Amino acid sequence: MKTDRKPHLIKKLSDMKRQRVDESIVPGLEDEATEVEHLLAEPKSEHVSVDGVLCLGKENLEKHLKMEDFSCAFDYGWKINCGGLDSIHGQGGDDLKLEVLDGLLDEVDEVDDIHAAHDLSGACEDFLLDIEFPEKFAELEPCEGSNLHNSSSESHSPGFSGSSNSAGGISESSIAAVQESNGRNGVLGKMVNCDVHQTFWSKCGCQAPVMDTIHPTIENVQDLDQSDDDEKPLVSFILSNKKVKSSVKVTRGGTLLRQKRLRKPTRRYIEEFSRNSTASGKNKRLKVRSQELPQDPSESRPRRGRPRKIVPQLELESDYELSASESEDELEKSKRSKTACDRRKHQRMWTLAEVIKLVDGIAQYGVGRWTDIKRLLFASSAYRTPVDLRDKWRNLLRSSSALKHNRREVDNDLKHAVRPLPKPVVRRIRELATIHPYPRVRSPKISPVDAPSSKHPTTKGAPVYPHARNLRRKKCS
DNA sequence: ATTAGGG
DNA sequence: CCCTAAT
Repeated sequence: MKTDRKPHLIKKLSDMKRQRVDESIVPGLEDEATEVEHLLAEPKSEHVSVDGVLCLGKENLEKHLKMEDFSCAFDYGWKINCGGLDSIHGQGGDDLKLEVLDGLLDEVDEVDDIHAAHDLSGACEDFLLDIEFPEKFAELEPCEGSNLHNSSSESHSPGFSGSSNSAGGISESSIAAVQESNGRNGVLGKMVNCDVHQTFWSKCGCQAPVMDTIHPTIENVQDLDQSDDDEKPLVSFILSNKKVKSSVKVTRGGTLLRQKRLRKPTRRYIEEFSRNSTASGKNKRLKVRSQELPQDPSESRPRRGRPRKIVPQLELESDYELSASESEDELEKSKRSKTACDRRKHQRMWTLAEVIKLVDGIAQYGVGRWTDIKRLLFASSAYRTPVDLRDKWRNLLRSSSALKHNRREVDNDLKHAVRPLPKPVVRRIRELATIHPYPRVRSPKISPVDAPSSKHPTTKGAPVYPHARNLRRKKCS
């Protein structure tokens, strides 16, 4: 996994110089963005908690940011930061390091910019990022983090010595961080994360990415860009909600960041988001981009077997199935976003519901008509190409029945399976297997266990598909 | 464009 | 999952 991730990262890094920084952050945030939006959409008890937590931060802030507080908070942050970096190095971040240096050269102006605007921004961001993405983006963040960090250390000692104005920012951030780490609530954590990000970015004068992420609308982004200090329409909600606004102002007043770095969204972002919105809205077609960069996992993978006119198919799906699959999609999405953010190339776990659906489809249409099954039963899931269905079926056969010498082995396998299939499902699969010998049956019947021989258990409409058997016969002979 | 098989 | 060959 880790090793797998590296190549992507490296490629990305080399491909884009400046964009790299932003890119590396956004993909991950996207996932959270949805959640945040949910939260925003329907304020619930979470909000209360969030508010409470953040109020603490505010209070601290308003306490004039005493030096003690500040230093304490900072220490905390710093520690975390170091830890993060260390871990990175441990994972063979040498390559990353190189890349970072390489990129640094090309980004001197950028660095200077940030630097000038805010000497502390580097360190600030550094630990901030580390805190926020302890695991998921450990590989990515360090790049940016170290990069900026270097920049900050270039001129001033890594210390936070000469930055009085940034004290506010730091203390605030670290407070938030602390609270986040304290709060075990995932949702809350995410909220805080976003918030922190937001704050930080505004400090650094490059809020675009984050905003973008949170509110995938171009207008929003622009709004944000235009009004640096003013609360932005949507984000303002977050900010005001958490009273972080004040901190932002402090920072800003102190340093006067240059909001002139409008290099933010990058058409890539716009594209990305337009595409994403399209994708999430309806898993329809989205050809916007080739598959070069690490794609957003939550969206469908274009791939070759693209079914052409699946649009009207939705109606064919019974609502039961439709809803099921849709909710599945969501589940999968969130699941993936939480777990596999990097190897996200492909791989979508098959849920039990999906498996059942697949089995149903096979029962109805027979083996081999995967496009049909896909269109009828999996129309709502843009991923899951017919080939995928076939593969899955193959795997199901392999795991649940066929080619097992005796029931013992099968049972054992089923038991030891990581994600054991419910017996009924297994049974069905076996039944189907007896009549649809997919992987090819060289020797007679597959399941020596419960092959009822003459009985065609296909209650759901006989296999309208004789080809499979014929083909098999042919091949066998 | 789909499917079967193999990796 | 991905890729390729065969339909």
